[in-house]
Amino acid sequence: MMKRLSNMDYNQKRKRCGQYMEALEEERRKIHVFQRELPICLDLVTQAIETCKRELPEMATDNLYGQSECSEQTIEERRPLVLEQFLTINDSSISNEEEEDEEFDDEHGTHDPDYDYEDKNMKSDWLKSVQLWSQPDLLLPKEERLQPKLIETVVKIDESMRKDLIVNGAEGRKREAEKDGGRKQRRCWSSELHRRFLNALQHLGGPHVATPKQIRELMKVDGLTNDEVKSHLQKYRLHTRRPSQTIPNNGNSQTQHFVVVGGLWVPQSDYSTGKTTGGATTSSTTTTTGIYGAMAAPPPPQWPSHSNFRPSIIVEEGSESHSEEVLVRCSSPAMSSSTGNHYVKKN
DNA sequence: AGGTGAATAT
DNA sequence: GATATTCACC
Repeated sequence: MMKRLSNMDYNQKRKRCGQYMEALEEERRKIHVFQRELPICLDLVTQAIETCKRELPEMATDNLYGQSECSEQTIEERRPLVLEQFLTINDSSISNEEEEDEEFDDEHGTHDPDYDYEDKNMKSDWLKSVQLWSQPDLLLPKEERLQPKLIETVVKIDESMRKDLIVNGAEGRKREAEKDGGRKQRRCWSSELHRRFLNALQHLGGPHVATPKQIRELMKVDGLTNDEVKSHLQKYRLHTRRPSQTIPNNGNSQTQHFVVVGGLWVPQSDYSTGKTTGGATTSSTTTTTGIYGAMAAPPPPQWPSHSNFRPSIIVEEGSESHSEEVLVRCSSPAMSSSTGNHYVKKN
């Protein structure tokens, strides 16, 4: 009897540990994205996982007497130790990234572990540039990410990242502005920034329903102002609606069935290419898009080459429409009205 | 707060 | 010269 009990107990513990490990690995996947910036962090989590794995089997013998313990402690101790450090530095951009990515990833629903992993891996691309908007002269030598091995280095990075954030963040801009005679310095919409913008747009139901404020909040970019978002949105809308019927529309001039994805125009190929398996997961976000769902404008023939608005904004090649996989939201004549080629001067 | 046109920087 | 971004106003 007792044996049975302890067995169950053990099994439970084991199970728990297993779950914990899963969580850890999940964590690792997330962090993997930051492998450049947080090499040590990644390393430590990895170590923790390994330790855990190592100890898990041992438990079989240990546990009978020692009970619990498992490697939880080990890990618990480690993680905070490491993560906390990073958490503090990630005050704005990084931590937000994670949050956001989580959110969005969840929505994609398609959870092919492998794909997921790769996807995240790709993201490390943009992460190479922690600064969301580039200010070349102020960029710090990011070259100090040569796989440091001592905690000291972590601190070093910590500092440089801080600077980065400050410099690129609101403060930096402010200073710049003053120096510049008052006029704000142009915000450079890096592809990453724009990606966030698009993501926010998706979540809000498209460029015509999303408001600058909402977008800004969703983007969670520190230092970004409503005005900036507003103007970007405006530009986006303008580009987006180009009625230049250069639409590969299969001659369905009457029933303009645009492929409107989350209010974002997306090449048919993209949306039909499936992989959107769980694509229709955007569910919740559907907000009231119903009516406006179709508002998304006709496909922008092509964004100016040097603009973020190119349909190919996605720097991460191969990731396909990774930021665009969304629900296909109908299409209807409604758009013609909301998309009116030219707004009539109201006044 | 959002939309728009003018002004201005790149 | 064209465009993107910011400003100023409704």
